[in-house]
Amino acid sequence: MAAIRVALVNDYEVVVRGLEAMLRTYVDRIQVVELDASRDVARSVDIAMYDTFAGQQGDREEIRQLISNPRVSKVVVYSWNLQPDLVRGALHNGAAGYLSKSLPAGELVAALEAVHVGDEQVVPHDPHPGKVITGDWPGREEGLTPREAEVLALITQGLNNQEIADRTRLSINSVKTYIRGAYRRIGVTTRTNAVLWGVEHGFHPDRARMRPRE
Amino acid sequence: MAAIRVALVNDYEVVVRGLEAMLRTYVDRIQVVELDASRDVARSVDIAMYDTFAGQQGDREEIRQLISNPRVSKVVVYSWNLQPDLVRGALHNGAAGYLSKSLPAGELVAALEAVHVGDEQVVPHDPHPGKVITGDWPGREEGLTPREAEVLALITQGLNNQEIADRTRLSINSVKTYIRGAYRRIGVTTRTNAVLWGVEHGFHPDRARMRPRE
DNA sequence: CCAAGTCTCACCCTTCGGGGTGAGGATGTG
DNA sequence: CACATCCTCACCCCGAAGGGTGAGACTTGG
Repeated sequence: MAAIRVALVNDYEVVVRGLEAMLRTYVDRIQVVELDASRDVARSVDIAMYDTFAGQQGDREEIRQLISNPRVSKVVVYSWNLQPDLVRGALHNGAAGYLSKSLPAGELVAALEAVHVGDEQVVPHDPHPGKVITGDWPGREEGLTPREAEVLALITQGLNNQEIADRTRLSINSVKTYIRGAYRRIGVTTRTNAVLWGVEHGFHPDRARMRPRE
Repeated sequence: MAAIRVALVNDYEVVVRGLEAMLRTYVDRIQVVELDASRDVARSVDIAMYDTFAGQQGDREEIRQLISNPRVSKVVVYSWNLQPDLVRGALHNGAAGYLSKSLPAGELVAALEAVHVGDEQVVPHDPHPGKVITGDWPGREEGLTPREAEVLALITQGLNNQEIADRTRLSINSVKTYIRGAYRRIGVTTRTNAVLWGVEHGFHPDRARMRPRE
């Protein structure tokens, strides 16, 4: 059987590197062909792994968009956050599975294969139940609210305020409000320094991405 | 003999990591007590290693300032660029030595010790003569001029235009001119994306710096 | 010598970012 | 319930960033 082609959408360097390392020994079964945080999936893939950012509302819409993408066969959510209502919501919106980031490599590969061949929705049980609820998203320790962390992450990806507003479906005024709050908490006053803070705290997506092998 | 205390001033992550690794096996003879790109030397050191940025004019002044710093006993230049006039200029301005970045660890340590104990100016011969002239500074391949690369590096360190002007002793208008040029060449239109470009191309100094051991 | 490129600076203009304030609604905790 | 904390948005203001143009001085290579 040919290897399953997987894209990782919307994630941070920490995760990207981890996934890359985890799947390196399974290249014959899984190929991560695209890693990109800022753009859509460009080449056709069997499964798109979507990283929901701290379970924001905007995710629902993004998941739907991914599913309607003709280049994507199936979409799974790949997240730390396993709260039941989030899982239900994602599956209800058409996700083919909901995979925990705490899954070891073997189980992750198995789950992806199950998603690929089967019609059932795949939700492996959490190997560390109740363990990863805290430390949910980068910046939690600094007291960033989920929204603040989200806009910070988007800033670290190089978006301007209007683009952030579009992406999050917020008004630009709200975006500014969150940015102000985030700056106060992380102790910066300029966007430049916010970006640097983000880079140093794992918000930086892998832009120098893996070159896909055809 | 107590270990020589060394500070590395004004350098990029690539170099910082390299130096750290190189000197790790010589901790009993050399201690790198401070690594910082943006600030002055804070604690007293025996030798400050100064990285001249592509041999800019501003360097002369900065070297003089370092030498006049009461917390710094001696200053050496640590650079890829070994052009004779630059070496002469640095030594003339009071540098106690001019060390090539292509020096292997052993010779580097020896050179630093020679600087520390002796009165002579130490200029080890280049182990790779004529080899490292190109690839001089990050961004050379992209066609950035030295000045453009310099302001980009300062942007990547979080400075605003006025601070860059102060640091480089340029007018703020010139700074803006170089920034425009740099943006054009690297293909960005915002400071945020310039910072991200810089981070991905080795301009990012080690801000999470080594904690000095007393 | 001329052309190209760089370095330096000034002036103008527009947009964007950053900060302050106020305010309503939702949610959750003592 | 009262209080705190978010989330959301609007309005105003100012300074910084970004972009265009022009121009003189200097260096270097053909």
